[in-house]
Amino acid sequence: MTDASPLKLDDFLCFAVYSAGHAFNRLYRPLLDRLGLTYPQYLAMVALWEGDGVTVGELGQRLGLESSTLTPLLKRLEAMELVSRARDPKDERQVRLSLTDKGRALQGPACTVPADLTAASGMTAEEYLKIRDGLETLRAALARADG
Amino acid sequence: MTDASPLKLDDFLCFAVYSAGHAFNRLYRPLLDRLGLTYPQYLAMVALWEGDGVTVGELGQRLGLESSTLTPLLKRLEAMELVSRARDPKDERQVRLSLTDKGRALQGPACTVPADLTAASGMTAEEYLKIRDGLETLRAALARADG
DNA sequence: AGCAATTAAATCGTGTGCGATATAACTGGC
DNA sequence: GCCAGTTATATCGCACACGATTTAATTGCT
Repeated sequence: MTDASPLKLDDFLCFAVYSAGHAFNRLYRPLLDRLGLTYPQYLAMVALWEGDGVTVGELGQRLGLESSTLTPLLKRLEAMELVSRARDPKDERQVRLSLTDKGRALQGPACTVPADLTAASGMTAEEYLKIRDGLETLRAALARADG
Repeated sequence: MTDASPLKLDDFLCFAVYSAGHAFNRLYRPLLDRLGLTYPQYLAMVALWEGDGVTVGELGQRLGLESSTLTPLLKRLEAMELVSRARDPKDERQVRLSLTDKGRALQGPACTVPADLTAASGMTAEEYLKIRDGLETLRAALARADG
């Protein structure tokens, strides 16, 4: 053995996840630039297109983000007039999120993005699903270990 | 169909990668706190334990990071006296990175971290490898689409 | 040799991310 | 009804992460 290092970067599953995340980010960026969104903003919009009227906490749970990350992000979406934020009258601690007309209108142009991207990657639907399900298993295992 | 949204967050491979990355981060944090390193700093150290004397650019290529990210990170590692940075006399544009004795000494305590983590996740080596290889395929496909 | 083009790091501005803390609103026990 | 404890966001400080730009060094063309 010429290499004495017991830690090899390429053996790390965490590094594979980390690198794939960067690769997605780089590929998404030019497509999202046209929508005027960043990658996390895009994911937040996707979650809201699935169903708005949720609280900041519920959206955070969905996306796996803290209020310290979401609050500034949502304020930017509000400044862009895509989302509106309002205290819930039933419980003034909570802030409920709704899509504006402009926010809803963005869903059309945004629809083609994931298909464009998977097409560009040249991966088959089968490969795609296998990796996605593997990652979901992984995420669940890590979350269990954390809990 | 009761759901009209054509974009479902859970269908997104990119979201699965994004979430798994967060999950790793959360699980690594308490283990790395003991070493005084952040997660990206840890990956940089792993790369340097594999072989130091490389330039900032070479390390960036290995990790998939730009100099604008690496330079401040490396300055922090230098401030912790784990790494030293020196202009290459053969080409003064380049900065070569070497581990200090303290940096090399950290490899011992760091060794157990990945094993601790995979053990905690409760995943088998087989599952682990399957996901890692799938991700590497994915990363390569995305990089090809980007290039 | 001399100057334009290229290359390697560093710097700057913006936008995540998180832990710790603060603030404001609700809930329970009495 | 009041006060202690809890809960939901927001704020703050720090550390990535990148694109655009800058600075300094090298290369290449003539």
